[in-house]
Amino acid sequence: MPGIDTKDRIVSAAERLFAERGFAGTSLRTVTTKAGVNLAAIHYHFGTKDALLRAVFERRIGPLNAQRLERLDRLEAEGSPTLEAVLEAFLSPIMTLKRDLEGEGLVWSRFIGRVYSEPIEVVETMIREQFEVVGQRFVTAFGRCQPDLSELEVVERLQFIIGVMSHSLIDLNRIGLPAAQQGAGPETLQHMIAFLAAGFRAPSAAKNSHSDANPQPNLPQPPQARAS
Amino acid sequence: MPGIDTKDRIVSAAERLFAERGFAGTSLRTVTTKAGVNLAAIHYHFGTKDALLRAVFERRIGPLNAQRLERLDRLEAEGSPTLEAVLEAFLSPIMTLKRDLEGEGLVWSRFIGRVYSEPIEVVETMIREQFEVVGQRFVTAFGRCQPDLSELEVVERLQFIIGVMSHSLIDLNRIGLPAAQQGAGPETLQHMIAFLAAGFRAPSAAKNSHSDANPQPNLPQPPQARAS
DNA sequence: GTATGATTCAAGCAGTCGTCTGAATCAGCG
DNA sequence: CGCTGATTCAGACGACTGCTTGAATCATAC
Repeated sequence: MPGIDTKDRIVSAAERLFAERGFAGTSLRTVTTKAGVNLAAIHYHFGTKDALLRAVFERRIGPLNAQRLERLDRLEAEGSPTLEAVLEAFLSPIMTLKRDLEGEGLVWSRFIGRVYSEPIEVVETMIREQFEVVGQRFVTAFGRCQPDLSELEVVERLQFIIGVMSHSLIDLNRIGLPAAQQGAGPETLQHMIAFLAAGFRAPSAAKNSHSDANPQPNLPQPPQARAS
Repeated sequence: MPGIDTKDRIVSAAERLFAERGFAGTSLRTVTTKAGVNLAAIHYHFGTKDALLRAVFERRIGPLNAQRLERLDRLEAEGSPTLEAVLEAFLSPIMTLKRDLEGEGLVWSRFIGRVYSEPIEVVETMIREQFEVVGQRFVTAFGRCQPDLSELEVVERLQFIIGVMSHSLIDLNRIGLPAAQQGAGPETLQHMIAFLAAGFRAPSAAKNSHSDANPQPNLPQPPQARAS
């Protein structure tokens, strides 16, 4: 049965190439060459390049989000979880995946970090779909950890968390500084959690209406929006 | 003299299109169409597509980093600055640019957030070059605010900061949640600073060697990697 | 005026893109 | 054996890619 792993070989090759060169920068020919299959096999099994992207995305995102929810379920069953625990439930699955599978997880996580910021319509809808599953759950979980925050603030801070996460997934050691690479080791996750938990615990800006430590307390004019 | 603003029109059109569709996803023909110039004008003025990308990048990154350094200089002249002040010196210029220029700043910041994660060699070198200018300065500045951190930890946390920054620059309201868009208003910057300052002040993980608040102190088995 | 250097133009280069087609190959079943 | 349905194959389709060319156009200097 040659057909079975053909599909998987294509997806794996595409995953790696998308991670390295991005989606638009990868041609189907390089995918089929790397996978050792015929060009038409892609369209036979997937139909279109966008559909292949979707297949690459969905191969791992489903189990990953399931793992996130399972962890959150278990935590909430045991009582009201700590902020660190919720963060760990959110981040640990994807960071663990990153260093599993003999590099394949690393490849996928890079792929995710990459496409996460690519302006492809399919990606937009995919991420939106997937986030509907876990997003609201984690927003309420995070909100319960810090009840003085409005839901809007919780969402905003969750965006900060996602920013740190997705940036660390790409893990380009861009900065020319020594040892700037974000290791895939478990301590990186712990550092991330410590950093993000402390950040999340920052007092709500809504309460003490003005900031307390920065030079310009309020910018005088709302930067001329209309009718200048 | 038609030639003068032809160059600028090309750069502006490219900036907008790269921001919307990414670099690889944008053809020179769409750039020239949008700019209303001839196709050959790009190669006459810039030589190559990569060079155009570099021009788009450099048109604003220079003044931006200069502004960052100027703010930092002024802060350090006044004494040892607070963490919030250093964060503001680092983030404020780019976040301010984001809402200036009647949308052009927004476009550029999206462009930056976009290319920041694109695997283009030119981008890699450009960012590395630019970061050499400001990177070390801010690493030491941040380090002085939190002297118990090793330089490696400072760099790691600076990566977290960059993650939040670049993610907020793309500002796709990806999450299907209401009001998930990260406004360009000045309060977003204040929220970011508050969040990141609190995160940066988290105690060094090197001191209290194990984490103190998460369920699994050490992962028992490296989840079966090989020889299943 | 003519000459000059800088810019713009239409047209085309070779190459690659995603997608499609029709024939070849395969395993399993009668 | 022949038949069937699934899969793979080489090859090609038109469209698009970045890039180049040589002629046309422009403002300016002589």
